[in-house]
Amino acid sequence: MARTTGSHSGITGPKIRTAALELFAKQGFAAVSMRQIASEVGVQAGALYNYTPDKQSLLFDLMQSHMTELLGALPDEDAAQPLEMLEQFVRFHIAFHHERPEAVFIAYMELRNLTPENFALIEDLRGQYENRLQNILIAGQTSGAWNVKDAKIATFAVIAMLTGVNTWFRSEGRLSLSEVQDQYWQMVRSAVGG
Amino acid sequence: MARTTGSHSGITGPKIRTAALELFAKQGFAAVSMRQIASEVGVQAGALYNYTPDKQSLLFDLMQSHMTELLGALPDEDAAQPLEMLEQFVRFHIAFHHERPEAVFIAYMELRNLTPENFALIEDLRGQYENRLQNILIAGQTSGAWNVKDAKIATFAVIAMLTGVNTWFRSEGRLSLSEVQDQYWQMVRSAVGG
DNA sequence: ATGTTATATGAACAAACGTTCAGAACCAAG
DNA sequence: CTTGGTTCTGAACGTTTGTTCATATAACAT
Repeated sequence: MARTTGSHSGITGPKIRTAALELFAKQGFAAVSMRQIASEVGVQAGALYNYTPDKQSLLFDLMQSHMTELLGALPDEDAAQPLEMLEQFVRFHIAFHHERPEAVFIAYMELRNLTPENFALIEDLRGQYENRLQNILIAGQTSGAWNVKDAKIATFAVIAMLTGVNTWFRSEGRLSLSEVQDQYWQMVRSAVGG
Repeated sequence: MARTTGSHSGITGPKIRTAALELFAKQGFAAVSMRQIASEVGVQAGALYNYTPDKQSLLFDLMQSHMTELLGALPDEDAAQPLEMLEQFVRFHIAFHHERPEAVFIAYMELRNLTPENFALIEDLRGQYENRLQNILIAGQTSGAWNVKDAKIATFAVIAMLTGVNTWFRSEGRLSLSEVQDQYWQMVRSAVGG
């Protein structure tokens, strides 16, 4: 049943974010209209503007939330030996990204639809995340746990490799998530020469 | 000087493809208008329809050309030992993708803007490319040149890792292309246990 | 019950969209 | 100089876009 005019709800805000997340991921930011999002929520387009100042902010909020959650969920940095920290990072990255395919997709694909200011903010958050891995790689290099020529390159290589899991892995497939984690961990470990 | 009405040219077609490639890569297919492409070429929007039946075909043609060139440029399969073939693939992938950043970007990001039929065609070409790497990995596994648990996973991992180079590498930076190729080859070789 | 506040509608806006087409402008061939 | 075939312009089409706003409704506090 369509929502009647004037009804309170308190759940419209989250519903808008969910609908926007799914639609942006499936069709792309530019290809999704405000009316499409509204229709998914069961509301008229004008009502969206009680929750977001404009379409751009809706995109930015989704991306910022994702990056903030990602950084917040990251395991503690100096809890263990480099090799354990690297393994932790690999398993965490795969699992966390697997749980939110839409947000991950948007965070990678819709950067060009952000205003320059918003783009800079998101890029900063992404840089913080990459730095966490880079610091681990440097720590292991210093301690002799492994041997990488260039920590910066290794960081990019590992993150690209891990994020790629989302393009093919489905939990209904022939492999379980932990099998995938095992194999990627083995490849990463070998790649850094550990 | 703006092109005057009625002038022949024979170069408008290629110019349209170039303009579309650059604009699609920079702003995304859905965010680029036919008028924008036309203006880049120096022509009115209607003139584009002498060269493409519609916007969708323009995108598809660009993607198909890219994938076909990619497959055509791939080094011969059974020319050498597995280890040499793998190294050849790694260096080729990095170099080829580095030369066409826009086409690569579009081929990865605009799949969802293809019609189902066009999507299937492009996915088939991509599958052929991935198979070439997978066959190499299987060959090396069989010959004992290296040791990978799952050739399919390793294929995805290697391609994701290599394609990631395009997101950060710039030839004006501190590293040369061949240094990057060297380091990625070392990581790939280690990752497969070779 | 009454008044206030939050939340929705639904119509409206100008601008931009992809695409079509009649006619103008130009080139090459005879 | 004429004819025929391309290539382009410029206007038009029906739709859709993001966003605004007066108005209506429902819930909550008193």
